[in-house]
Amino acid sequence: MGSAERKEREKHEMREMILAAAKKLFIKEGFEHVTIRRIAEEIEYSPATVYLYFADKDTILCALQELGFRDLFKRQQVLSAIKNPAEKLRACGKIYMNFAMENQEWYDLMFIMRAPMKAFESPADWNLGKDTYEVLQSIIIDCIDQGYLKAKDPQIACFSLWSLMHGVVSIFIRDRAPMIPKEHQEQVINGILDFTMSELLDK
Amino acid sequence: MGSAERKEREKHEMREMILAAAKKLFIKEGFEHVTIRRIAEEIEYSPATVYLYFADKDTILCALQELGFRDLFKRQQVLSAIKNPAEKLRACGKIYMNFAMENQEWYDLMFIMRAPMKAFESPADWNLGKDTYEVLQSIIIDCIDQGYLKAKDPQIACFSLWSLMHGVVSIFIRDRAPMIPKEHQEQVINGILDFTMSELLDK
DNA sequence: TTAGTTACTAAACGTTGTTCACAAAAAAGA
DNA sequence: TCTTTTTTGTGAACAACGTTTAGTAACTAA
Repeated sequence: MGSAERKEREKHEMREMILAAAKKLFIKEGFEHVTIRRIAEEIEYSPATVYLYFADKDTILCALQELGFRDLFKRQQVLSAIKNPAEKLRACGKIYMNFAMENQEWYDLMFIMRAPMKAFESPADWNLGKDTYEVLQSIIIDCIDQGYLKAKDPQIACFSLWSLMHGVVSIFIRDRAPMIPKEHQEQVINGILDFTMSELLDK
Repeated sequence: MGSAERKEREKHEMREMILAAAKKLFIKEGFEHVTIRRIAEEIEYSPATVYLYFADKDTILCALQELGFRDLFKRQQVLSAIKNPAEKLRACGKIYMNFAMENQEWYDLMFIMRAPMKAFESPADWNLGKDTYEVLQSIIIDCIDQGYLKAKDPQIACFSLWSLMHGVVSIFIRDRAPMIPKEHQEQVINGILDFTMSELLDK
């Protein structure tokens, strides 16, 4: 009877193996090489076995997405060392866009790709992104409270700034800015941060 | 010998047929139903025939993309009736985001999807998007010249505003904003326009 | 009429994600 | 211990996809 919990442990370990294989393929060979067959090959089981532990491919991608959110959230932690809300806001934007440009495929998976979202049953499963979003949210509220930002609606301000950052990096990642050569992308990102901060903030 | 030009005309007509079929499928059944096999079925030829007129699927999608850019550019024409640059800027943003939200799959094809970009040989083939981008560009220059906007670099200002608009709609289109229910999306878009205009413009 | 070019297609290739009938192994019950 | 049941894993297949190739049919030119 006590074997029930061992079974569950083994099941969990197998799931971890599959995710580890998927992650390895994702990092080493890129998204398009993350196929059920390659994952199966990697863990030395048959493709059909994968389906005993995950409903479908999207569910696996969804789990990978979670790892990305954890990484991003981790990077945001350094923000707590910055006291000035305006500086903090700038640093937050910088961290976000750096993450995106340094891990373009992860960012793509997290914020652009269709696939992993199909696995989202309800908006309740948003705990991942929620944490990272709330970091920005609280910074903006601080900015408003301390008079750096004169926005009426903090929610709109927050969503606007997120949209701006997402817009920039997703245009680059999906190659929609031929007017900006690759080697200038980073300085454009800095230029946009400067522009936003100087146009937006009062002090 | 005079049949040479007839041949070419027939070749052109066939290409048009294929594009028309692709467009029809795209509009009526959505992107994922635009397959070479379905296109072939639609024009009553075999799949292999399609490859006599187009190098690959991406080239076809690229041509569809062009139609989208034409539509967007056409919508922008009403802007010439607006004289005040600030009003014009707002209207431009509204037109852009309305286009995106009303034709989500077209917008996706134009600005998000990976596929059609692979067919772009060189950044020189950007004439399509260039026209629509220059509309925004000239409005912003007018805003700066007439003192509505105090940006140092118009290029950065232009790219920032495009990024903002693209960011908003692409977050919605790719379902990354579970904190905003679908029925609120339009008012958020208006809120962002208000926020941007009031924070950015001086008069 | 014949030789040569062009237009077209059936069939196949190599991929996907996914399912299912079945075998092997492990666990539970007698 | 022997038998029954449940779990765990797989080979083979299905239905799609984009694409290629070998070969046929039709038109063109001499």
